[in-house]
Amino acid sequence: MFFVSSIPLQPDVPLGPPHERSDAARNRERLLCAARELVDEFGAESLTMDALACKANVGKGTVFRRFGSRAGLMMTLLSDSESEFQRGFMFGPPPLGPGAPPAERLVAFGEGRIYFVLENGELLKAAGSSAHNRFDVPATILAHRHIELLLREAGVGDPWVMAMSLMAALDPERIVNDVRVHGISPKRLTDSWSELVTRLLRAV
Amino acid sequence: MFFVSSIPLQPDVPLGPPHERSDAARNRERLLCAARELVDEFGAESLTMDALACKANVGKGTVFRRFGSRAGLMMTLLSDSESEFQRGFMFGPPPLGPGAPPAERLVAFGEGRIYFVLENGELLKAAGSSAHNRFDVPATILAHRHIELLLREAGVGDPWVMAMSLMAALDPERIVNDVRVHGISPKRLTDSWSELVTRLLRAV
DNA sequence: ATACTAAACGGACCACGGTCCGCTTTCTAT
DNA sequence: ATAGAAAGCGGACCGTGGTCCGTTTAGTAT
Repeated sequence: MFFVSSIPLQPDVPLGPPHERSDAARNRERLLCAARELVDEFGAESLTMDALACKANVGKGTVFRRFGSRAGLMMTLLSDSESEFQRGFMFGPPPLGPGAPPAERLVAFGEGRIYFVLENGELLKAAGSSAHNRFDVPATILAHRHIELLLREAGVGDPWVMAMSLMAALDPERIVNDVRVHGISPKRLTDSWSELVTRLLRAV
Repeated sequence: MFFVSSIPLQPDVPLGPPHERSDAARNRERLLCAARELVDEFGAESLTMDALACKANVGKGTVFRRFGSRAGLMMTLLSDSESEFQRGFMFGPPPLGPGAPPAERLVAFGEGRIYFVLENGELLKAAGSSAHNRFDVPATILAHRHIELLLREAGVGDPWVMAMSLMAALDPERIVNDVRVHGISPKRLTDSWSELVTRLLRAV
């Protein structure tokens, strides 16, 4: 369903499956282009698949053939910035990347994630509201695994479940809701995350 | 939108607004009855508003007039057990109710909530997936305030935001997903919650 | 009883995500 | 160049949540 690997190996232009037909490539390009325009102009929330198909001069079926679902489209739209963020915490410099102690890396991860969400909130929300399962999605799984690893390194019992709990605190919908509806400042969010993680991991 | 107060003052039967017309009352009864049957038989997920209207011999408009939305209907269906749970943590015996130290109350709250979610998962999920904002809903707000209070009592900085983070860890969709998709046992969930809260609140 | 009013009703209607399937286009093998 | 196969295409179609508005009905005032 997702033709673009989460972490592109080399290419600067997203590639489809090997030997993608030329018309398919052309249409994907048109669709992505139209989608970006629509998102820029009206926001991700109000993008409808019909409108997109229409704007791209393409049949509706084609849109779904390309992206599988509205959520899939949004993920594709996100994949560039998401990959960048992923590179940051996997290969980048400490404290976000490897080299710092787990607690510091976790704090940095949360802060990075919160700002990432605040920048891409609409897309993330739209990407996470499909018929099903905003959880079992490549980017989310990767982030979860990252946190799980750090927690294990820090000696937390049941890192898998704990990672889920921490991920929940970074849920895009929640963060956006806190900021937009309740007027919570980003700083309060990152500070609170920092306190949470620090208290959770501090030695007895 | 929600005619049934979260914590009924006296009546054993849900009441509408004062001076509700008799036909309205009759229809609500019919609808609730039909809804419970449909949920029992086919599960909350597959309940459609058309089917409900049809089964209750009522126009579709009436369903929406009564409950506002599908989510509203689900909340009404939940309100009894939800009220019971609420009474538990507000007025019940410790450690869930008042009288125990905050950390213990929080642990108890989470455990209670997790089991509550596991019993009413489908309804809760359905209640939380509306057009908007599964957050700003009476029951959720109340739970948040409860956690916030306990956190403040325990001396946590920014209890409001921290309460949000902890609430997130108890999100029905996430819990149900962990259990149903990943086969996590309830015990692992409650243990992890307990560890989270204990570590978070333990003295330095 | 009658007339009046506001609430409630019902179902046609809409928007949107998603599916289906007969037709068209591209690629490949010859 | 040509033919056959497979991938792609498009838009009619469907299910579902939610809205609208002309009609009906319960309560009330006389």
